[in-house]
Amino acid sequence: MSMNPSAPSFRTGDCSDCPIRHRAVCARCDDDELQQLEAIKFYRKFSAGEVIIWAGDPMDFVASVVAGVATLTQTMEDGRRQMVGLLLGSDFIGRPDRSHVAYDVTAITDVTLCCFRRKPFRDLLMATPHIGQRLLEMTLDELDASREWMLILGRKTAREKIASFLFILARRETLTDGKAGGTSITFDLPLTREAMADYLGLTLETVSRQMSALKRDGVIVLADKRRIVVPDCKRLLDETGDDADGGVLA
Amino acid sequence: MSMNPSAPSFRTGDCSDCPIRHRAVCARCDDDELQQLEAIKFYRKFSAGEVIIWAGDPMDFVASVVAGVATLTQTMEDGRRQMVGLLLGSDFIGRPDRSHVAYDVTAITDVTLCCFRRKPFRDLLMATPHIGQRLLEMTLDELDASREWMLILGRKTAREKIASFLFILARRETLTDGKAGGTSITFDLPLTREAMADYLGLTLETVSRQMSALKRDGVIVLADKRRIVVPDCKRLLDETGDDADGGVLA
DNA sequence: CCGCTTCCTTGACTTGGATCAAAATTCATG
DNA sequence: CATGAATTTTGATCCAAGTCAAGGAAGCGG
Repeated sequence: MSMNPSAPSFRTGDCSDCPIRHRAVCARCDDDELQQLEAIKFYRKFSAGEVIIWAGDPMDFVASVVAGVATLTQTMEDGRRQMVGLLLGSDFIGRPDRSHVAYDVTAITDVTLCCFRRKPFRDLLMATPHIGQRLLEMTLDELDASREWMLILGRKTAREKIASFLFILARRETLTDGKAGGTSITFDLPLTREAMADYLGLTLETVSRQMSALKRDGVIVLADKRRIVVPDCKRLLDETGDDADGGVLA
Repeated sequence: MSMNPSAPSFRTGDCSDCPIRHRAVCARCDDDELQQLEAIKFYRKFSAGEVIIWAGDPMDFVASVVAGVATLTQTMEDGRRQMVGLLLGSDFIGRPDRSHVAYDVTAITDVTLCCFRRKPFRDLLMATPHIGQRLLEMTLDELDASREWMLILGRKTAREKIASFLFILARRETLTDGKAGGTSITFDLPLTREAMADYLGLTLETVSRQMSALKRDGVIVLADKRRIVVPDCKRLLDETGDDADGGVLA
C-alpha cells in the first residue's frame, strides 16, 4: 500500500475551509447548525490498508470521508468476501441509530475522517432539520447506487462487470472535474485487482484477464497499471451492456 | 396470477384503523402530523401481475405498501432482468425528491397502496421532523438489506442463494407472527420460480433444480408448490453459508 | 370435461468463470 | 541494487450454472 496522491491541503480544520463542505452531510447546514456540528466533531486519520472498524464492533461515532477511499466489505466464514460499499470523499459512515457496524470498514488509500460522536449527532439530527434532510438524500442515493450494483452482480458477464466498474469511475471523474463532454478520460484506479474482484463478485484472475482483454481490444489503455486512459467513453459504455441513452439512470 | 390470500379487513380508510400504522413512514407521527398526511393521501389498488409504474415514467406520488407484495426490477436491453427490491407491507415506494422512477414497479400479488402526492409530501417532510426521521431509518434498513443481498448475488452458490432467500422469508414470518423460537415454520412463497430467479441472479431452471434438491435433502417440505414448510430452521440456516450465530446481522 | 396457457420439473449438453499452478512485474527495504 | 514480498499476468483444466429441449401439473374459460 502506498501514499495518497491527492492529499488535501486542509490544515485549519475549520469547516469553512473544508473540501467537502458542500457535498457532505453538513451541506445544507446554516451557520448555527454548523457551529453545533463543529462542537462535536474531531478528525481521525488512517493509513492505506488499515482497518477502520471491524464488523460487529461497537462504534461510538459516525463520520464523513474528507479525503481518501474506504470500503465496506462482508466476509463469510470460509473467507469469501464481497465489497458492499465504496466510500469516497463526502460519503457518510455509520448509522446514527445503531451502536454497532455491520461491515468491515477499511481504508484503501490514506483516509481522513471527520467524526461526530454518535449520541450528540443523533440529538442534533432530532433537533435540526437540515442534517436529516441531507442524510436522507445521501442515503437514497446510496440505495440507488447499490441497486445498480445488484444488476451488475446478478446479471452481467465478467467483461461487462469490469467495463461497468471503469465507467462508474470515469463518470465520477467527469463530475468532480467538471470537464464534461470530452470523450477521452484519464483516471487512477484506487483498487487492487483483488479489491476489484471483491467489488464485482469475481476472482482476481478473471479481473486480470478481462482487463487484458479490454486493453487488447483498445477499449482502455494502461499507462501505469493503476492509471487508466479511456480513449472513447462511448466505446466503454457500449461494453457495459447498459442502455446507451442513459435509460438506466433515467 | 391469483388472489391475495391474506386480504386485510381494512375498510374505513382511517389511519387509526390502518394495518401498517405503526411500521410505515407515518409510524412516529403525532395526531397533528397524521392529520396533515391524511389530507393528502389516497388509496390505489393494483391486481396481481399489473405494472404499477415503468422505469423512467414520471411519478407524481410516493406511497406505502398497505397490503400485498410488489417488486422493483431493472431490465437490460437484451431482456436480462434483475430484481433490486422486494416490497412488503409498510415498505415505501418512490423518492420525495425525484419526479421519475428508476425501476419498474410491479404488483406480484394484489396490492393496496397508500399514496401521497409528491410535492405536498415533500413539503411536509421539510416542515415536520417525524416523517423524515422515520423515512431515514427505513431507508437505512433498506440499504442494509440490499447489501446483504449483494453478498448473496456476488458470492453465494445457487443452493446457498435459494436457502438464503427462504431463510429471509422465514425470518420475516417469525417476526410478523411474533411466534419466536419454534424451529418449524410454514409460509407462502409469494414469487414464481421465474421471479425467484430474477431475485437471485439465476435461471428459473436452476431455481427449480435447487428447490428439488433442498426438498430431496429434507431441508424443506413442499405442501403445495407455493406453500413451504421448514421443519428445522437451524438446518436451513446451515445451508445459507452464513455465520450460524447471527454474526451477519451483528 | 376439454383444450389452452402458465408454471414447474427434469434431462442432455455447453460454457464462462473458477481453480490450480507458475512465471513475470512491481515495489519496499536493508 | 539485491532480496524478498506483494501484485499481476497467463496457461491448463474443471465444474457449477446456463442453454436448449421435452414433458408434466395446475389452473381457467368455454
